[in-house]
Amino acid sequence: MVTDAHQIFNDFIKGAGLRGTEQRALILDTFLNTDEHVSVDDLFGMVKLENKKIGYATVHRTMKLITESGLAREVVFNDGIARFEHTLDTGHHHHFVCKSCDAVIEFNSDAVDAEEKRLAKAYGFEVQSHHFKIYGICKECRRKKRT
Amino acid sequence: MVTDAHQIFNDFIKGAGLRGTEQRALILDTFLNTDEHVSVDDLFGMVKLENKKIGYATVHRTMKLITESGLAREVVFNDGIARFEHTLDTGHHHHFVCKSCDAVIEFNSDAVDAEEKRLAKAYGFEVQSHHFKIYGICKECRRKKRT
DNA sequence: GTGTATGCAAAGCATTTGCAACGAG
DNA sequence: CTCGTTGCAAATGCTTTGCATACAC
Repeated sequence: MVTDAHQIFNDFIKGAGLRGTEQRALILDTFLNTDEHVSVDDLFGMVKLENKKIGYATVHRTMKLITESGLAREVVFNDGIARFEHTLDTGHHHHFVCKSCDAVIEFNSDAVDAEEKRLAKAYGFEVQSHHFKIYGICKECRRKKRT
Repeated sequence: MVTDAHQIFNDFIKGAGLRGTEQRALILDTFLNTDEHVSVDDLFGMVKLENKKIGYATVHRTMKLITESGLAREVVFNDGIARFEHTLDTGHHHHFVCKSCDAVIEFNSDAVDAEEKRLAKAYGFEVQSHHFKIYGICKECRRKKRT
């Protein structure tokens, strides 16, 4: 079974009684071609290169749909701007955010995941999602500072 | 040595060449009397009970100062509203946020802290702060749901 | 007195919504 | 044809700023 992202999205759209449109396809494609954590604004800029008439609200609403379909996850860093990241092929992961250069470094940690499970059990909490962000100065910036 | 919060704040204010005022004292007192994670709006409401003439902007600006003085830490949950929590007597800690009742449960985890140190070392990252938030359904709400 | 702080109102921003025109099914 | 979608513009909600007045030092 091929679980292509487009297929997942289309299934979600149809399942919800919604309609497939050119704009939604374009926005999904654009999002799928990103690597970084993109904001609605970023995507809006990219999408406009292909379709100058598309509106900001459409991008915003479509990203909400993509998130609901399970293809994206919303992340908010300290600047308060919502960004989206892929969920496919990128299991649970966390973020280092460099306060100097704004770089975002993703990392995985079985230890954190295991500890989360332990804690959830201890507190009787049902986990739906989590965000672990570490803010600081990255290797590169520390090197630059030293010189 | 008594490290009273008021003293810390006053030292910070003086050190920065700023001035002590009635409003700042009132806002600090109000904040110190809170337990929960309070937003500027929450504090504004509480402070107005004591001083009806105080402005929202003053509360906002003062909370920024209190944060800078090291007495408070800013936390942002998924609703995008900035909230403040105490830093004194409350070492590093993390949050469970219940999506059903909005309760925030704080917890500590040596395992997470240790893992963070390990990761920082591995990535050459200098940690300044971190936010670990787990979203889900709390014990109480799970019980209610079942009935 | 001098320069910071306050309170008010207005500006900023990202996000969200209303609505008439449009287009998928 | 019917109803969801789009694009525009306006509204929202929190945060931030400008400025004249008030006040700490």
